[in-house]
This record gives sequence, C-alpha cells and structure tokens, in this order.
Amino acid sequence: MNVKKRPLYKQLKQELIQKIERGELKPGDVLPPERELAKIFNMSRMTVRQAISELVNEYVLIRRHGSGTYVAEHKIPQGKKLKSFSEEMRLRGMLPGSKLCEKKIVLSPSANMAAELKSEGKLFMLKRLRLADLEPMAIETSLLPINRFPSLENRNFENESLYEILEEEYNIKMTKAQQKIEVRMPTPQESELLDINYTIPVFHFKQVTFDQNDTIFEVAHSVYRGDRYEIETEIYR
Amino acid sequence: MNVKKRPLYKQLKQELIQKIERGELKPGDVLPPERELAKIFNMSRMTVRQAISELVNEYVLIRRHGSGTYVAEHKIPQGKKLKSFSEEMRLRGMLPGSKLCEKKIVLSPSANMAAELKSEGKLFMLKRLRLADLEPMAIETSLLPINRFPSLENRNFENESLYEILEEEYNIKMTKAQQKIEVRMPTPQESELLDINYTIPVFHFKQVTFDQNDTIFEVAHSVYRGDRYEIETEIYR
DNA sequence: AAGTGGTCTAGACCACCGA
DNA sequence: CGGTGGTCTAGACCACTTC
Repeated sequence: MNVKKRPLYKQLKQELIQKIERGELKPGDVLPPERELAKIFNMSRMTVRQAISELVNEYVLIRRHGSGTYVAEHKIPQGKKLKSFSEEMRLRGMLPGSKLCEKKIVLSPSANMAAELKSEGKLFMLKRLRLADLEPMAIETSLLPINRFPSLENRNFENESLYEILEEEYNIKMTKAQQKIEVRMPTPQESELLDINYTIPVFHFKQVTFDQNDTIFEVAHSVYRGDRYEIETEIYR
Repeated sequence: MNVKKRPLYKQLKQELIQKIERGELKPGDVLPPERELAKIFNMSRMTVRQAISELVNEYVLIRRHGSGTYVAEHKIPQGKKLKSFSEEMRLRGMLPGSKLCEKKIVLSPSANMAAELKSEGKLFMLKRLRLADLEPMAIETSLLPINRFPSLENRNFENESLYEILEEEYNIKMTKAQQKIEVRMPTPQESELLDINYTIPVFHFKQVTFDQNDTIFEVAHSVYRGDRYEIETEIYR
C-alpha cells in the first residue's frame, strides 16, 4: 500500500540529488542510462526524462546526446557575487578609499529615489566619494531606514565599511541585490566630485539590497566614472 | 513526403511566439487547451506540452492548473540568464528585429577584437543592427571561426536567429559568456546607425561565448543605445 | 554496430478550478 | 459538475557518439 501522493518524477529527482549530496555521484560522473533508470525505479522512461530534464534546467545535470547524462561540474559565478566597493577594488588590485560627502536624516527622500523604503519613515542618507588608488572612482549614496538602525548616524564613515557595521552591530547580512544600470552624462556636481570632464559618460547603478530575511534594507545609487571603470560579468544558460 | 527535419514541438513553439509577436495573442490571453492544440496541429498532447513547457521556462507563458495556459505579462526581469537579443527583448515586452549591415570573411580581425579566436584562422564576421519595436536598439558584431561553421556565410540573417542556426545546424549551444561592459560616446558611424544624437552615451559589451564543451565559439561586440537600454541584474552573496 | 539521448504517439487517470 | 493542466505508461523510431 503505497503512499504515492508525491509524483514519481519528483521522487526520482530527490533520489538523484541525495546521491550527489552524499557523494555517491560526483561532478563529471555518468548517470545510468535513462532506460536503465526506468527499470531500476520501476517507472517509464518518459517519467525518468521529466526528472532529469528538471535537474538539467537547474544546472545539476548535463545531457550529452549520444553519450550520456552527467553530473555537472560545480561552477562559481565569479562575476555574479555581491561585493562591496572595497572588496571589488581590492579584487582589481586597487587600494580602496572613502571620503564622506554628506550624512543626514531625511524624512521624505528626494523624488522616488527610495520608493522601496518609503513606508519605513525616516531614512538615513549616506553619501560618500569612493576612491581607488587615491583617485575618485564613484559616488555612492545609500539610504537606510533609521528605525532598523538606531544611532547609525553617529558613526564616522571615513574608514569604516558600511556593510561591516551593519553585519557586526545590527546583525544584517546582505544576501541579494537587484540592480538597474544606466549610462548617462554626469551632472555638473558629479563631474566636479569625480574630477572628470563633462564629456565623460558615467554608469549609474540603482540598487536595492536584501537581507537574510529577504527584506529590503537599503536603496543605493552609485555613479561610476566611465573612463576608469568597466563591469565584468559572467553569465550562464 | 514531409520535410520533417525540424522537431514538431519547436515548430509549435515558433508558431506560438509568432502569434504573440503579431498580436494575435496578447499578454493575459488564454491559449487553447492542450488537447485542442494537439488536434489543431495534428500532434500528440505530450508534444504540445513539451513546446509549452519550454515557453513557460522562458517566461513567455504561464500555466495555471485547472484553469488554463496564459500569455505572460511582460515585466519580469530575469537577470543572470544568458539570453539572445531576441529572447531578451521579448522578455521586456518588445518586438525584436534585425537588419543586416555587413557579412564577410576576414582573415586577420581588426586590431585585437578577437584575440581569443585568432588561432582559428579565417573568421566569419556578422554585423547587424538590432531593432526593438522597429527602432534601433543596438549594433551587434559577431566573429565566428569559419572552419567550425562551414557555409554559415551563405545564410540570410535578416529573419533568422544566429544562435538558433548554430544550435540547430551545427549543434552548438551557448552555455556561458564572459562580458566586459564599458560606457563611452558613440562613433559618428554608430550614432548614425543607432539614430541617436552624438551626445548620448552607449553601452559597449565585449563578449566571449562558450559552447557545451567549454570552448569559445564566438567573440561579439555590442553597442547599445544608452537612452533606450538599461541593464537589469540580480546578484547574490 | 551498439548504445545513448531526442522526439513522438495514443492513450489513461489524477488534481485543481470555476460556474 | 465539466474542463483544465499534471502525471504516467509502453511502446516506436530518429540522431548522435563511441568504438
């Protein structure tokens, strides 16, 4: 008397995942052929294929026509990792730095700069000029809800990492961020701060950052010099 | 005597995409039931399901158990997946298009545009103006080693997807791409092709694309209008 | 040539939704 | 309740890789 509520193909899927997690199937290993799996698990080949197809879509397995089905090599999407400015500059072999521009509490954020946080009341605004090898690289403006981070405004941000403070003092870890990236010409104020000619375009990053509870805790705008900065990324099918 | 080289489910897939592009199916519309589609196109229901499943994975359709299959509302940015120009524009709710600019075989690619492919001998160069809703959006220049893709130069690329040709005729699937993205001002030729003022900056994507064997099969440069295009992405810690 | 995954059929019954 | 998508079968032949 089977409790067969769970679909067969999902059972097989879970079985395969567990074999991989237990190390019985290692990256690069061949799976048994579909027809054999069908026999072993007493199901039809189409059902086996459905299980495998989903795992292929999830990058767990790889099919090779005429050859076999293999456990995928674990890949680390380097370019897709969430990094702070400091971490990223160090990765590029540059010395990161920071200069405080502005630090204040705002009631209604200018325009719709932080529509995602608007319901949170007062916001803490931090605007910093970010340096790489002592030269201006970007202007970073962060907005954080002050009720979640009391007395954050009393910190000195010249030589402190914002994300380190949030992690160590407020137990907030950034886990995910959504970005929209535009290109445009700098405003006069921006070209002066960044010390670039007004003919040099800039990247404008608009970011919302999520914590470990999948809650937005920051809205940030960053303006990067187009003559010194380029985005590097790696994407997968 | 059928010319049945193209799989049935891919034919149906294309049929459905075209119906959406022509506006015969609009976002939110219900598709005919699977059993009916099977009758209309004279194929089995499982084949219909395969076509629909792939479109669901590509966020073109949405299935609702017990209710029906619907055309997705465009708006969901799916940041980190490798997409072709056409796929991406469709995701953004725009109609993709293409205009051939140049198509030739080059011996030594200009400058170091394709250092990654240089050892491969002659290269096929394809330069296309990419349209979104009939307006210029980007200039795409692809370089491919001609020895891996014989007679690729004889294709007409006006209404054909490069990646679909590579996948179906040469069995090459793109699995990974590395990109460097710069911002700069357009050259006079670029601003004319893109139909933008010379004061509008552009994104310049430099991409190397890998196939299922982790071999580079394409080097591509794309120049996107900064006033119409923005990058949307999601990053994780 | 043998063995693999890729496509396809013509059914069947189940689970869910909406009137 | 009827109609929808969800799961599943037991075959068949094709296309590709490997030897």
